[in-house]
Amino acid sequence: MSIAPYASLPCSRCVARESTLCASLADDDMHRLYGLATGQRFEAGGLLLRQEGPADHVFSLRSGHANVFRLTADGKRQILAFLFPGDFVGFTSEDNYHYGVAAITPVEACRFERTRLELLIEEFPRMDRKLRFTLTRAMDASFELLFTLGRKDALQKVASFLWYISYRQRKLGQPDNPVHLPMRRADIADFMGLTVETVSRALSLLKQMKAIRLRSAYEVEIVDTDRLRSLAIIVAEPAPWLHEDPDYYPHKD
Amino acid sequence: MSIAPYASLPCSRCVARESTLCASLADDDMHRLYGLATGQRFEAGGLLLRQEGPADHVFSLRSGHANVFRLTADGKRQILAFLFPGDFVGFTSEDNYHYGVAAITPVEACRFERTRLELLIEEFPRMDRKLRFTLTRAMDASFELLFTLGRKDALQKVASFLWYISYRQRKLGQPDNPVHLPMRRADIADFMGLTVETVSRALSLLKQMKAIRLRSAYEVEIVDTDRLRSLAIIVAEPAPWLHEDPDYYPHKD
DNA sequence: CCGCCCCATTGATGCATATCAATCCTTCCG
DNA sequence: CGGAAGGATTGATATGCATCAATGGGGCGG
Repeated sequence: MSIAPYASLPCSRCVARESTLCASLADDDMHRLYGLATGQRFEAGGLLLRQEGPADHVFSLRSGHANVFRLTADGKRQILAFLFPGDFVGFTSEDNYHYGVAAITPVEACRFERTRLELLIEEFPRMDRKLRFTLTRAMDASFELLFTLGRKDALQKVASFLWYISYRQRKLGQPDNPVHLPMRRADIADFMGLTVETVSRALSLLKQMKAIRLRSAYEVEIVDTDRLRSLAIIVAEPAPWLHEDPDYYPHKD
Repeated sequence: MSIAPYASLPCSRCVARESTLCASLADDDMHRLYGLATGQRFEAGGLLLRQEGPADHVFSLRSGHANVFRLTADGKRQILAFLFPGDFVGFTSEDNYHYGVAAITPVEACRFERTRLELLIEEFPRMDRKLRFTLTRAMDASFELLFTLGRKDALQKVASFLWYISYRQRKLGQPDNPVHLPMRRADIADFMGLTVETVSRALSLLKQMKAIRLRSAYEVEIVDTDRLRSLAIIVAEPAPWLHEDPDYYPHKD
């Protein structure tokens, strides 16, 4: 066989290898995906995807952080997601992206042409499954955020945000306690449906409550984990539907 | 062949045949999916899925309407989605559902055991693709809702809601103009992150603006389509990134 | 057909967060 | 090292929506 041995591919040492797109292929087939990839580098502020632009590419993040956002003519912005190394972005059912993606720190990413990627998926149907699982996780996360936006107050929102970033760090194999924020206050505000001032005040309040300590504006130490969690995680109804008519949910036939 | 001919299956006359799960199989294989289905009927208020219950089933709606919700111990509720005939629900990446699903009108649905369904999908990988597409659409819708919750005011939220229901009716081949609301005000409120009173006030205001007319509490006639749309649809930045450094988005290599 | 009950509507008030405005702090560059 | 600029914080005020409270109306059962 004259194909490149897996170990010689950059993919074999890439953080994203274990996640999403790239994890959907076996080592021996990896060169096929690598063949479609265009490596790209973005400065902070650089645009990976243009809102309203043709939806013809997909990105996989190798390093750095980005945000997915929606911007309106009257200057309102909603950040829909933060992207970490290993995340991918760009699949949509529309012809044009209804969101943009911007780097918030320097970013390295692999870009794939959607049409060519779809052909590869056609060839390796396993990729479909992996993508389905990832999208299912994304939906779960999205539901979580919907609840946060719809039903939490400012303090709970900011606590949830810190809790989330801490969680993302842990998932990347990093320590979860000093929380490092790659984004500025305006990004946090636009993610949580708040204003910069409110985010700042909530952080000050958390500090005053001795739940956190601010080493710098971008470095948060969680001091009182229980306190922060109880603000971030609103527990579900503990004994739901106890009096519900069992006929309504015939769990077994 | 001794298998049931497609035309003899109820599926051949089911509204859900053309959507999601059921559309992912060819006529000739349909009996396989049908074999896994348990037909179920729910009264208004009945529970299809129990929040925090084991995530072992998936539902496909044949008729009626349902909502997907998250309920907390302190009585807050966020409705995450409304379900219409043809929709499916129940895929999650968690072991337990982090949401419940309740019928808001009488519902007929097909229930599938997840493990058995996954085995069938294994056998027909095409289903994976179809599910991926559907989940991608769900993500797009979810992004839309995130923007609405994070950045629209009460009037815009309610206008968006009416616009959305109107759209759903059209997609089901029904007229989109007299908007029929199967849910009560509390459901609308919990969907849009508002209270019942605010929803009611917003509807009254829309009425006063002559954008809509209320034939009854559950029957809304759209009178001024442009007015309603301009409230519901916040236009995207028209000429985005015009001054952006082109190096940031090297669209062509 | 009446009356009750649930839900929607409308009104009055309070509060959380947005908005407007003024420092403060950090970083970067001369 | 000094000064400017962008971002964060803090303060003062305004406002939109929640909350509390009362009234209205439609549907269902007696």
